Amino acid sequence: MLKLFNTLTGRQEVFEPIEPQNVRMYVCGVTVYDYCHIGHARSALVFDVLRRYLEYSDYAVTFVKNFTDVDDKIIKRANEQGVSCDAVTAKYIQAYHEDMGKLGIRAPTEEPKATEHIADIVRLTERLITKGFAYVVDGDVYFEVSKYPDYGRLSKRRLEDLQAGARVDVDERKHHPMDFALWKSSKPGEPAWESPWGPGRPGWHIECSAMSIRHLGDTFDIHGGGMDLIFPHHENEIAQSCGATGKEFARYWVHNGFVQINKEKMSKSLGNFFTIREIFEKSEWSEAVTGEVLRYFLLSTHYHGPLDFSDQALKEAKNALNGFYDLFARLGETGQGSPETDYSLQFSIGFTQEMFRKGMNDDLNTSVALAELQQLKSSINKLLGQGLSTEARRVAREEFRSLGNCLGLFQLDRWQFVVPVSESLLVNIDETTAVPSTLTDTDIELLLEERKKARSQKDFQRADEIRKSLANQGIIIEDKPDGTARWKR
RNA sequence: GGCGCCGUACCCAAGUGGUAAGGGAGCAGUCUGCAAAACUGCGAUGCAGCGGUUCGAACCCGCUCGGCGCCUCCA
Repeated sequence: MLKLFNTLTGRQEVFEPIEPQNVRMYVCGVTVYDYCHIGHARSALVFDVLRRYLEYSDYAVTFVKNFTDVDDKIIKRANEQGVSCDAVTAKYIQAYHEDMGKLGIRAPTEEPKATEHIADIVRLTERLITKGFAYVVDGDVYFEVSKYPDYGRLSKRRLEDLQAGARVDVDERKHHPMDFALWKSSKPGEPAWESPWGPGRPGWHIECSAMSIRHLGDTFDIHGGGMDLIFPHHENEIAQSCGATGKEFARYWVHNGFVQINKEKMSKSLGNFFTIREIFEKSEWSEAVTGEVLRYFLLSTHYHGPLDFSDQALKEAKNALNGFYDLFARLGETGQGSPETDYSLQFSIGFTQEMFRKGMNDDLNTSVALAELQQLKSSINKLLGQGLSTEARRVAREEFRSLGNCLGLFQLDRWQFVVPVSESLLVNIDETTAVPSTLTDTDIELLLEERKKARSQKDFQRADEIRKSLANQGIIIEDKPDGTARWKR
């Protein structure tokens, strides 16, 4: 039974979807005016894992993640670059898809855009005016927070407390300083749509209400996003949606913690952020490996807490992953087993499945889930020492694929961590890092054949020469007891 | 001023009342022509500090110290 920490109630709760077999989930995506940083990656990954785990637990999942493609920052960026807003959003939506693809984040069921839901937004705004939750001033429409008694329920704030700390200039036309825009009249040159209140564009929060209701219905199961969205974004979404429909909105509110640099929040204003593509470009590892390392790193901590990003942390994740893929290489080889080891393997797998689920069920505790997979790795390494049949090895590898799939890990056929030559031509590699190998797999096999001969003739000098020259190109040889060798880049 | 989070070994990190998971790094050993991998062993008598509750506390309560977040666009 999955338990999730619900921001709305401040407690862990047993997750029960409205429809027994189908989960409806909405996650706030990004405003597309710039490249995504690791903080965005974490958020996307957390909900990707939640979705994967729900599917592993036999639910069908309808997963909606939006793009905010109309916003002040987009307009500003378009003006700076002297291009249209559409050009800006198209560019960064494509970049988003590329980045998420490299991270192995699966595409949502739907990826609605705000600009494609203007009619829904206008209708929703009209409903709020009709119901007395909103008022019109000079072509702008504002939501009146004092008309919504539960305002502050999600973020655990009272209106009075909010006022005390308000750091924004108060717009005199608003009835209350915390009232927020549903519809903004447009200035010349800004994107605009016709509306009953004149040409304008949606406010900051209404789009998510409109899109989630459109794609998931008035009431749905899970609404997610980063911690910083709790207030005001999600608070306002609740006010708008519940105000308009009179029904419950999302039932479980899930928020992920921040990625930090030296214990400080990663953010644009502090200038201490790393974009996802920057990490891939600077990485000395292949793209697939870098993606998986990033995933492993981001999942090493529980999603709710802060997570400090550093080079060292990435290396530790990489080293931890090496152990798994070294094991997988051995599991790919043939071997002899026994009824005893087969039984032990089955037992270990069963135990791991149970503990893995227990960890994941506990508010998606990926640290525990990873620890259980480490234990299984260790058990299987021991069994390998005693002998495991080819079939047992296949079963073991499949289990890692299956459990790993919940986390998006362990799906690679080969752990090729040195950048192969074809990729290195496209990537700007730091001169000081390992020289990429120009050898093809066949070249390597031939050299290994020669080395095998040399070894059998006790020509260890020649054997070591070959090992050394391969090592210089980032290729590591591991001798097996039968005289053959396995290798990895 | 209001709301909230965090402080566990060299590093990362679980554990929220029953006597400290896991990983990385390190050291020692087994195996090996060498190497790598793997395996074995070592590693916090203690969980920021001080008090309190309890048969029993890293976990509950209080205070103190230190770090951070939100209240403004932000994953």
